[in-house]
Amino acid sequence: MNAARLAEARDLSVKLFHVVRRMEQDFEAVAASLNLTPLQARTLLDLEQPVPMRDLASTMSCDASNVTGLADRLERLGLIERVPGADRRVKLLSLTDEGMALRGELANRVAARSTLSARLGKAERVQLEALLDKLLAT
Amino acid sequence: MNAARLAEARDLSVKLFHVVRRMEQDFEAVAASLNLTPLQARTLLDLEQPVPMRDLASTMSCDASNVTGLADRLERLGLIERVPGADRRVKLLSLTDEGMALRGELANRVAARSTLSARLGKAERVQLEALLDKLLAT
DNA sequence: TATTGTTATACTCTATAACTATA
DNA sequence: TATAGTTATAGAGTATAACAATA
Repeated sequence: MNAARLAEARDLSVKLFHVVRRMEQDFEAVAASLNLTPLQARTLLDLEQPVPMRDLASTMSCDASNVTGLADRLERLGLIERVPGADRRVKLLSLTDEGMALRGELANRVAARSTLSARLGKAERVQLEALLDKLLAT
Repeated sequence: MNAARLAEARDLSVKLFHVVRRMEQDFEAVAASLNLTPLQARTLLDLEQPVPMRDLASTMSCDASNVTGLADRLERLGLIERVPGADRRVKLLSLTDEGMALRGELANRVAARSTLSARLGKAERVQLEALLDKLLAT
């Protein structure tokens, strides 16, 4: 019976979307507590080392044109700098000292509020990761 | 060690977001194959029975003002009708025959392409649901 | 007074295309 | 010629506020 299969698949999908939605809201709240938008916060976490703007666009799966404005705002906040790369077309985004300090605080708050580690034990997280890997296998 | 905890939580979060992103893309592709936007497709699936516009906004967690335009487009496509409710302030969105047929086809294609049921066996889906329930518990 | 649906409007996120400077 | 970053712009999706009809 096809309707039943759909209903079951939908049920599971809806729950999955809810979980992700909740995680996004948690992350948003943590970011806001440091006066950052979610996108800015995500960028700080991605900048453990200096990264070419193009690469950042690709790890965030967005168009390169979006990175310009994002970098502008973070630069204006004094959190990052554009530093020239070996190839002079390339600019690397690099955390300032202030940016690094903020990144550390952000990481602490994210870890402290993580729904995943708060609600699931180690064994369950391993189980979840196995399922996700299976879903992501090409 | 805090950095390690963060790294692990982030790793799992990133995978979870990737899975959801892939599911969204799959759904988007199915919707597009029937000339629907993802939002329109989702609405059709939500309209198994006639639903007040206000209720639809709440199940889609969006503002009520957005439902007007959504309903306009689906009505122009001949897929739904606005029917008056007992309370004459209320309008119910109700599938037309054409809308019902399209909803059926949509459901088939969603079920056929579901990453969740294609890649996970019954036991694994049960396992996943248990984990999601735990993450969603209030 | 409060609520439903509507309208006008604005803000965010994202993508496309044309431009510049390098390669 | 191809690529990195920039700029201008346009399209979704979503939210707020004011309004008419109804409760």
